[in-house]
Amino acid sequence: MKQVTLKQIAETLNLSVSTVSKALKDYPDVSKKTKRLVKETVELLNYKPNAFAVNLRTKESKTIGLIIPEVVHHFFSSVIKGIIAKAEKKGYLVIILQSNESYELEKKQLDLLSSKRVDGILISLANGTADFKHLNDLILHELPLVMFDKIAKIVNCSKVIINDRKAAYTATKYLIDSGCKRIAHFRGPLLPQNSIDRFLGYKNALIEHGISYDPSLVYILKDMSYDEGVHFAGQLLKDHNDVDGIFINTDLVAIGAITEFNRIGVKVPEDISIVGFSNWFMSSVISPTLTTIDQPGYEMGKEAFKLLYKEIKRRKENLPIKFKTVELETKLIKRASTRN
Amino acid sequence: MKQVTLKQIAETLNLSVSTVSKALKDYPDVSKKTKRLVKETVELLNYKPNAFAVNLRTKESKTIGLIIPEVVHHFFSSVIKGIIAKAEKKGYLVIILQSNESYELEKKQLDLLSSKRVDGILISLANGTADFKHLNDLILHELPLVMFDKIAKIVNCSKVIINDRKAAYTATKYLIDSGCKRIAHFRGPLLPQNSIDRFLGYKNALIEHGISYDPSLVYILKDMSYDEGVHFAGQLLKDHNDVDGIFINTDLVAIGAITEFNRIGVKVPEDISIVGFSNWFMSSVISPTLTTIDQPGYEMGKEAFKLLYKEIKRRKENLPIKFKTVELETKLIKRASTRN
DNA sequence: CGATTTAACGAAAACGTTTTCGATTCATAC
DNA sequence: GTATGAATCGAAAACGTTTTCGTTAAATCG
Repeated sequence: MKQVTLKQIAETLNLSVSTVSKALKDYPDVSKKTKRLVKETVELLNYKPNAFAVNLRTKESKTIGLIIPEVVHHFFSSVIKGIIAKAEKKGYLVIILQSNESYELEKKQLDLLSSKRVDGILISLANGTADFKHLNDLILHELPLVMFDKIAKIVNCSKVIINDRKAAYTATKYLIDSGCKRIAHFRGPLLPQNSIDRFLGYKNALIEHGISYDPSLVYILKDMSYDEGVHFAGQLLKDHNDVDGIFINTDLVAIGAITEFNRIGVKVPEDISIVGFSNWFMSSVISPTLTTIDQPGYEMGKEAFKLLYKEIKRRKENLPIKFKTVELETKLIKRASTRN
Repeated sequence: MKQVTLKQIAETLNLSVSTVSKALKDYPDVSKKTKRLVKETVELLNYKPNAFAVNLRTKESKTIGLIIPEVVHHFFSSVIKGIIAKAEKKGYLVIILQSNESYELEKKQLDLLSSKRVDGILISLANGTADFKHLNDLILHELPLVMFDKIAKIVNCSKVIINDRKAAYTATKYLIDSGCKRIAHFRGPLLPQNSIDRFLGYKNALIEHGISYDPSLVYILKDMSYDEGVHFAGQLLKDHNDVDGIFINTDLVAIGAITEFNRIGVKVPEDISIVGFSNWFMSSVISPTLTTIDQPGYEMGKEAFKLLYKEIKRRKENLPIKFKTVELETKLIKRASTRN
C-alpha cells in the first residue's frame, strides 16, 4: 500500500537512485539497456513520482490559482471552463477561489495562493477593489499574474479584456437606431473599470447622436442582481414616464427588469426596449428574448491562461517579460427585447 | 526578492533552524523570550513557510480534488461554491477538474489528482461511468474519496445524495393530483443512478395511483441539453396527442420543452403540465415559471466536504473509518407550469 | 554536596527528488 | 605503451521543513 520510490526501484535493479532518475528522464549518459530495465520495473511496481519532492526540487508546482468574484455565474463559469481546458493541456491544475466581490477576501485569497506557491495567478477583480498594493506586491515578487475582465488599468501586467466602451456604444446605438429617444442606463458600481467604460460608451452614443445626456436616467446598482433589476425597473417607471429604452449593465439585471415589466404590464419592446450585456444562456430563453452583447467567456479563459503560461515559461528561462493586453471581440445579439 | 527561509531567521538570531521551527509551532521546550524574538523577526522579514517543503515533510498538501461532469451548470456551480466555502474554512484549497461526462477523462483526471497527491477527492460521476475500478483503486490506496449526486451505490465510500426516487415520486404525484392522466417522462441516460431512480419514482407514482405505466411515454435523453428538450417536446407531440403532463429529468431540458411548446402554441399548463428537476435559477424566470424539485447544491457541496474532511482527519490519526451516506432534503417548488 | 530533575537549545536524520561532478571502464589514437 | 576520449554509472549535495534525540547548564532534592 505504501508508495513506491526511486530508491526501491534502484534497489530491485541494483542501481543507484541517480541512474534510475536519469533513466526515467532519458539522460544521454545512461545506456539503452538500463533505460529499458528501469522503465519496465517502473511499470511493474506502478511507480509514481512524489509530487511533493519534485515540487521542492524544481521549485514549481504545475498549479495555478484562479480568483473570481462569484462562482455561480454564467459568465465566470464559462471562463473557468476555458481556463481549466487550456491549463490541463499544458499539464497545469487550477485552484479556484472566490472573492465574493470583497476586497478583503480578495487580498486574503491572493495571500493563500502565493503561500501555497502556485506558479501563477489569474484574477478578475472584486468590485470593491480600489487599492492595488496586493497585486503590485505579487508582481514585485515575480509571481506571474494575469488579469481578465474586471481589470485595473493601472496595474502593470498582462490582461485580457473586451472593449466595454465600444460594446456599450454599439448597444446604445442600436437602441437609438431602433427609434428610442429617452434611454436610461442601469450601471454597475462606481469602481470597476467595466462599469465605467460601459457607462461612457452609453453616454458617447447618446451625445454623438444628438440626444442630450441626462444624469437622472443613470441608475447606479450595487450587486447587479436579479432583484436589483426588479427594483430599479419599478423605480425607473416612478421617476420617468417617458423612458422608451434601457441599456442594462448585465443580463441578470435585465432579466429582473423584464420580469418586472411583464408583471406590471409594461410591454417590452413596444413600450420600453431593453439591451443587456454578457449573453447569459438565460437571455435566449426569457420572454421576450433579450437583445444583448455577447461576451466570450470561454475564449477569455483560454486566452488568459495562454498569457499566463507564456509568462511562466519566460520567467523560468529568465527571459525578459513584455506584458500584453489581448482584446476579444464582442458582438451584438439582436433578439426580441428591442424593436428593429 | 528571494524567499526567506528558516535558516536565514536562524542566522540573524544566532539560533539553530530547529529552535526557530519549534518556536513558530509553540513547542514547550523553547523559552518565551526566544519565541517572541523569532516571531518578531518572522514578521520583520516577512517569512512564509515553503509549502513544498512542508508538504514533503508532512506528507499532505492541504489540497483536495474535485471532479464534476460539467462546470457551466447551475447545479454544479452551486456545489462548487459550497465546497470551496467549507474547504477554505478548514484551510484546504480545491483543484477542479471536469470529466465532460466521459469515463475515459474521468479516469485520467482521477489519476492526475492522485499523482498530485491531493489529500482527498470529491467526485460526481460521469454518465458514461459503468466500471468502478478506478474508484476502488483509490480507496484501496487509502485516498479519501467522497461521491455526491451522481454516485455508484456499489462503491464503498461516503456519499451525499438526495432521494431521487422519492422526489420524482412527489413530482409525478403532483401532476396526477392536478388532474393529469397521461404523463410522459423525459429521462436521462440508462446508466447514472439518478436517472434510474427518478424513472422508478415516476413509474411507482403512476402505478400506485391507478395509472398504467406505458413505456412508450418514456423518452431516453442523451446529454440532457436544452436542444434535446426542444427536440423531444416536438417528438412527443408527434407520437402521442393525448399526453397532458411531463415529468422531466432536468430543468434545462424542461425549459427547452417549454420554449418549444410556446413556439408551436401548445399551452403550458392548460394543454400540457410540466415538472422539472433541480430548480435552476432560470426556472423561476421562464414563462410560464417552472414547477420543479429543489435540489440543494450548495448544501450538498458543504456536506460532501465535511464528510471528506472527517475521513482525512481520521485517516491521519489512524482511526477506523466508517463510511456514511448523507441524504439531503428536496422540496417541490410549485410554479406556473402545472395546474393546481 | 552529589545526584537528579528541569529548562532550553542544537545536531542530525528524514521526506523523495534532481543534477552536478567525479569515478571507472573500455576502446581508440598516437 | 601511454594518452585521450567516450560511455556508464554513482556519490553527494541540495531543496526547506519537521521531529527525534542528545547535550548542556541551571535548578532542585535528599
